[in-house]
Amino acid sequence: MTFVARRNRARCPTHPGVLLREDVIPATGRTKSEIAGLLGISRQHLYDILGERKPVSPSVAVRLGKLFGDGAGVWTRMQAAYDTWHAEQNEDVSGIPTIRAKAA
Amino acid sequence: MTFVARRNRARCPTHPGVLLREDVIPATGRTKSEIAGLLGISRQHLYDILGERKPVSPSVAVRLGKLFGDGAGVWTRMQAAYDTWHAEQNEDVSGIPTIRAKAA
DNA sequence: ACTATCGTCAACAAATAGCTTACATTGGCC
DNA sequence: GGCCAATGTAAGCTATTTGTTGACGATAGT
Repeated sequence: MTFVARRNRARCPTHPGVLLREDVIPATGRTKSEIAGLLGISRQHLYDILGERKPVSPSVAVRLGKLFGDGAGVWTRMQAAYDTWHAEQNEDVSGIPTIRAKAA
Repeated sequence: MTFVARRNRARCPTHPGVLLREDVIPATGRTKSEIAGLLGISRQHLYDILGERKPVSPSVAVRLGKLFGDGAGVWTRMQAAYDTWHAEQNEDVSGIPTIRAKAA
């Protein structure tokens, strides 16, 4: 028996909004309204992200990357993992076969 | 002088459609119309992806992952890299400062 | 009492994913 | 030549979704 590098995740990857809400923003000591202003997005939009109702779009990701000094990549990757997981849950791919490179 | 792990990419990351068009689909020996059918998406949609006009959405990523036996992750990551790079090119973040964790 | 922040809701604008239908072109194959 | 399948693109449409503004009540600080 061998261990395959499974990419089945039992649990949902955390939405980037959680990281922002729980860790990153508190660490700055700034108000959320102020953060929204610095990011150049509406206050409502930030709250939607923090509430995990809206995704971190590429546009927002680069803004977060600039504001917090890490790159956009962190935020992009978190969001991509989140999106992919949910797509895997919701999409019915049972009708799609797995094909191999052609024989000939 | 030290080398920082730069994430500045001079060149645009390749759109996943290119990989599909140049390598993956040819290796199967199937027609593109057939591939579209197997994926459960419209022929037009596949051509838009191959022509780099439409992105590989999470939904399409899991379909590709199933059809070709690799996971959705490959396609998701390629698309994310592509999207992020373009966002970095187009977004003006010059007005956004970089802040640090609070002093107090 | 006043003010700022908080968290949410509603309505709207803009962009986008994905579909159908249609068209012209190419390349077998009989 | 005639026929058919595959190719590549375009136009138009729908549904969804990102992001906005404006408003509302609640809470806390001064």
